[in-house]
Amino acid sequence: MTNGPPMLAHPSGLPPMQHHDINGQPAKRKQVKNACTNCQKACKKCDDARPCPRCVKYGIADSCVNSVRKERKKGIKRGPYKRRQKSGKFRKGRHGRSYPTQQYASAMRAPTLPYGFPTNLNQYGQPAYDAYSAHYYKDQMVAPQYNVVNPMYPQMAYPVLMQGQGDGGAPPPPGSHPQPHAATYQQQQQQQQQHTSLPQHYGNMVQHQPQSYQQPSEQPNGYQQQQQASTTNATAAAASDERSPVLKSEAMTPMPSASTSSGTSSSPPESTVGGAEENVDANKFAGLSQLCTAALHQDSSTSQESQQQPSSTVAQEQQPSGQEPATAPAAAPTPASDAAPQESKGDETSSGQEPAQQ
DNA sequence: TCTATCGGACACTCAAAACT
DNA sequence: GTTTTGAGTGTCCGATAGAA
Repeated sequence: MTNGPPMLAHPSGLPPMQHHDINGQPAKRKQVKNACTNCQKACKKCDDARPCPRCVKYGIADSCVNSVRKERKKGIKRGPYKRRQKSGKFRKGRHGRSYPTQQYASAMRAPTLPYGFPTNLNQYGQPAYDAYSAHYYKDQMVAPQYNVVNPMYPQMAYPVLMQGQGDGGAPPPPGSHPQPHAATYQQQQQQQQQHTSLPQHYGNMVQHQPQSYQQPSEQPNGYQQQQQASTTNATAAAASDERSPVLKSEAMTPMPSASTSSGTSSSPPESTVGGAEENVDANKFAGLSQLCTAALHQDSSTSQESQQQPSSTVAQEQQPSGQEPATAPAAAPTPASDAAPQESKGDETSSGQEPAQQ
């Protein structure tokens, strides 16, 4: 591929992305509001329909559920803005990424991430899910998706796809989604109907949904079997992985160190600002890292004991509580092949930043 | 040949800051 | 109260590697 959006007509006949706008310029890439967990993990293109074509193609339509979006951080202090000229001298837009000078950007960032991270920036600890869900997904609520009974509500913790019951179980709209895998899709529909009637009340989904996945499945491929076989382990592992956002947020914010800056590609290199500051920062980081290392040693002695427990045991301990809204969704429906590597990746990040918890 | 994985570019969203 | 800006967070393109 060369330049421009390589988006061709969707193989499944979905509405293709815009190739070019009216002016003949390369059109922006179109994104779905919320990719399913499978596509998200695979970093592949998803669709608004559930199951998405990719999941249908791979026979994992059962696990095609909307992914959970993290809550946006709040309370981030920002430096004074430099009002740009009307002509747009500083910034062409998001896509041009022509931001103001790095000095200015760094100066703005400096108060944003102080070393003693203010504890009032509880971006993930605050129980703001209700307002968040009602606000953030307003678009999806206005425009309900086919086959998705509940568009993603984080507090539901478990979006469940059901055969379109409200509209008579109709398959996805032919106009927007002419299923090339019509037979497969019908099979999926039938299989979904064979599942136990999923709870109409969303509040109980966390408890009910995993059972539906443990039913003997008619999936012809081994993918689902593998998925089912590893449901318990994956659930436990993913449950621990779901906590990673919290750990990450807690771990990353106090330490705007090299690990943090390198983790975010969008952050401009602060090293270009000044060498003296960098040295001071390096010293601070070194000191912090020592402290964190010491803290980690203490924690590791205790955490290792808990880690030696079987993962299934951990899952059983965590699931009944159901207090964490974001825990369940990514846990159960995730295919095993996808779950394992992602966990490791998430663990790496979280474990690497763990010392910062102190 | 197909699929999984993954880095990174790009898109979307919204709170904070600036403006009226 | 409205608009603009900056950045957090998401999607997914495309390269690569491994498996079948």
